[in-house]
Amino acid sequence: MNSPTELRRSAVSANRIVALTPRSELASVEIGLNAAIVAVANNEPVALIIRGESDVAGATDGLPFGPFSPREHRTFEIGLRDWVRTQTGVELGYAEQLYTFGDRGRSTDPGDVGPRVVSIGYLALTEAKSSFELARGSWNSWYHYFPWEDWRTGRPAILETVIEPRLRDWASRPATHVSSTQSVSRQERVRICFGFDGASWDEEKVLERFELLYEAGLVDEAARDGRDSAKTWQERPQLGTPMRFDHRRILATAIGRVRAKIKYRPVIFELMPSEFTLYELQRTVEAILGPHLHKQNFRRLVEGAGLVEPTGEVRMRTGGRPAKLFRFRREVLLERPAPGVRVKPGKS
Amino acid sequence: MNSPTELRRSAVSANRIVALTPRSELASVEIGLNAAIVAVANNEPVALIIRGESDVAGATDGLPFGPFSPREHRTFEIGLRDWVRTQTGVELGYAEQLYTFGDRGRSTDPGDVGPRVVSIGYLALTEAKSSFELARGSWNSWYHYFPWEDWRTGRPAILETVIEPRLRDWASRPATHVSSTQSVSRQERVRICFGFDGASWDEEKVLERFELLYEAGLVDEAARDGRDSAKTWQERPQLGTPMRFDHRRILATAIGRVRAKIKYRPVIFELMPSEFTLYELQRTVEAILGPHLHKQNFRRLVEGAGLVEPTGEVRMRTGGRPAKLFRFRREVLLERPAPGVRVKPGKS
DNA sequence: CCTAATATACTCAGATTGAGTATATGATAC
DNA sequence: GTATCATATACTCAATCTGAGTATATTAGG
Repeated sequence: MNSPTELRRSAVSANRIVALTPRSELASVEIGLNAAIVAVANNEPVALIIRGESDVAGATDGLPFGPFSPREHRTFEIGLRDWVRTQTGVELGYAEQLYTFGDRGRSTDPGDVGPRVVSIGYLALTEAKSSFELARGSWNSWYHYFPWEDWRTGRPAILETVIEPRLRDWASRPATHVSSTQSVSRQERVRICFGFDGASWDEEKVLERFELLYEAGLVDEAARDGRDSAKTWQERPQLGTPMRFDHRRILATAIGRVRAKIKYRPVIFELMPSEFTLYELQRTVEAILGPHLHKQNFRRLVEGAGLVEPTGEVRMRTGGRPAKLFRFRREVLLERPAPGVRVKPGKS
Repeated sequence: MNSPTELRRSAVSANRIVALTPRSELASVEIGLNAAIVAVANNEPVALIIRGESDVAGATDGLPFGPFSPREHRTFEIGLRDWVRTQTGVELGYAEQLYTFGDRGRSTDPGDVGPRVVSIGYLALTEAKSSFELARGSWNSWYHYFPWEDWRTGRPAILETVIEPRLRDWASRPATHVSSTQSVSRQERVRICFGFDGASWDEEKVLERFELLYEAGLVDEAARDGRDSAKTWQERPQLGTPMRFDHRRILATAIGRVRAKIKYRPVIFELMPSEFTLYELQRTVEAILGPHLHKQNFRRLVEGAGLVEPTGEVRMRTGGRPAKLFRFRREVLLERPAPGVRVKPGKS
């Protein structure tokens, strides 16, 4: 009944519509660029953290950020690189936009008045080597802020001891605001996000887990922003180190994105030196993803996918047989539509 | 050498850093919310298009958009839903943020002065049924704007006849600005994006293809924004219908995102009525992705993944044997970490 | 009731994957 | 210098998944 021709006709009938939004109606806000700069140092995934003065809740850690100045910078990314360079001395390599955050009630301002700050979050990946020539800031393990995400030595105890009981308690209470978009129950969200009751742990759901803890008032940021559940809760345990503004949320988004992205884009090599052994590569992947991978299959995977090529040299003193050195095989970008380390969690 | 302890110590030494960005330094811009509202009507993927007055280059079509007003709306999404409702009468269901665009030189303003408009693009999916109660706007096929993306009847001729020769010509000329981030040659980018010389066609690279055509000055928007190549090119063919502002770029982002997302999230069901046959589902997937899928395997896939369940009823008058009706099986969300229609392009 | 058209079921070979065993080789202790 | 250790690398094998096909069921229409 709705043929393309008819579609076209109804398009014509809507012809009278003119410009919908006169410029003057647009409300003005300020834009902040935030960078989650990620590296892996000694098998520890780290992010570049800036210390600032503590906010109302005592949080001092934050991501590098700066204002976006339309006058100076042609694009967000140029602005971001500029800012990071001057602030930290780090020259960004790979960078991608993550998300634009603009919720009210997430800034430190109590009132609703005044211009709103909108945060555009970026993810940047860099090799850890440049780590210690930092002008400002330091590389901190990201599991410092998200201890429940660290599965490198098995399921983190904090899940059992703290998170599970608290979240179950929260889930058993009725939601205060009935959100129309929220079709799944609290119980089910908790189960899916945190892998309780035999549900599987999805290492990519970093943001969902953080948001859930936030909603449940279990992270300090929630208390600062004055969420109900946070107020009524007296002895709230500290789940990870809090960050200023909504930076922990941005970092959570970044971690989730990296974890997803290395599976279909060869971004893992942004974190590696130019030459590496396959086991070093595996350890880096594991630092990002968490669980241990099957060594032999990992090798088969990356070699078979044409992601790497041997340099011809070997690394001695590995504690055993010398390991061949490899480099990233750039040509893979031209051969496969979505090259990445397509790993699934497995055994060691 | 870089132990976690050392990491911690260098963090302490950076302690003196205070708030990096006084509020007053943030430059002010205006935020526009843009929605790519996608549906599938009669196996044709469509987007909700608003006609406005033509811009300098004669483009009239655009996406619904409106200003983000911090005073009125707690979140971007609430603001967006509000705007779309009042403008078009459509009540949005599923919506997700796509990307925030802020390049200079992409607005219709020639100068650099004045507040910049930053566009936050959203993707919304809706069932086609509500299509023709539109207050404003119309549903137009998205292939109207991207004819080279329509592979439903084989490789589009426009690729051979127009795009390939033009792009090869452009690629053979040296790049004017040497971008540091651009490590791949023009030739290789063209090859990968458009699948020339035996490279495979990746249906998700919609934005990359559009950006390449833009860079090469082959879409009208490029001429409007005054790109070199566009100026020097005399008889530029019109590749798809141009759109106002940077809306075609936002729509390209949306198409790429939907195409990627249906593979790992059950968002395809946002586009379907509550009951459907498996073939109707397949046709909808094909409308989004392009190439035809193997019918028997498609059935095995969606049933095997537990994405659907039979309602017990059948649809008669299909032109042959009656087809069982199915509905989306919501429980799949609770069972699998990333449920989606994991199809790969195949034969019919 | 025969034919066309579609829906659904079943088959099968090849590729991929998870998980294991076997072998190679430098470092180190004695 | 050689036995032992630790790691790297190679190979195996069954289970599963995937692409692609053939076969059968069921309606509509003459």
